[in-house]
Amino acid sequence: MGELEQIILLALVRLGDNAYGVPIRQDIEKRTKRSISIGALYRTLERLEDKGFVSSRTGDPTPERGGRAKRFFRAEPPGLRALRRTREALDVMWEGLDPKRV
Amino acid sequence: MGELEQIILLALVRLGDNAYGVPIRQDIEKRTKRSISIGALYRTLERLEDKGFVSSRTGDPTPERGGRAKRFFRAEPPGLRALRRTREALDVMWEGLDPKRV
DNA sequence: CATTTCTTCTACTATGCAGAATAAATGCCA
DNA sequence: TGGCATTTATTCTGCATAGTAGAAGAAATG
Repeated sequence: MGELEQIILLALVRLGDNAYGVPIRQDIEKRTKRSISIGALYRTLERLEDKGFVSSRTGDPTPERGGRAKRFFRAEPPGLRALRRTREALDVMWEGLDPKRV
Repeated sequence: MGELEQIILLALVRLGDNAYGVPIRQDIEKRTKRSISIGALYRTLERLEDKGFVSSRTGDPTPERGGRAKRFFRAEPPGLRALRRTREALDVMWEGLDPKRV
């Protein structure tokens, strides 16, 4: 699983029921201090969905100017499993390394 | 930085002066329990070198059958920095998540 | 010159990235 | 009150970077 895929999946876990485009992007930018384009975000969500790692549903329009219907995303069990596996692979590679050498 | 790039860079740190193709591959397969093809390994090392993240030197042939000269690799400071940055980005995304939800 | 160890090559798929274009809603006002 | 500007949000398109596999090739010894 790619790095951005992991990061986005983790944002979904954190955001829970409020995970749609804008807040996902904000959460990532705020935490990692790196900007992520809109295209990269949706493209990646799309791929995650193709793989069955996330699901999405269209919400109701909200009564505010420009309140177009949102598309909410949710991390699914296979996605969470893949996330843990990837994390573990990196962890065992870091494990026991001399901090002075990294 | 890609996941495999990270994993390979970490293997280089661990192996120190004995980091060439075969042991790099073994170290990764042993620790992560996942197989990695020879092509994927060298291709990635090549890209890491293009980016200045690793350097390589050709060793002397060893006096054993098939002892063709090895190509030794070493992680360079820019590579180590990139490694730490990537790790941090993932760490802040994991930070504070409810373990039950992951 | 057969065998062994190790690296390079080639072709393809998957992931990341950017920003313009599009869609769907509300607010304003002639 | 009909239409258009504005706002929020998503989709589309094209290219760049990273990952994968395994056959082929190179360089050594027995």
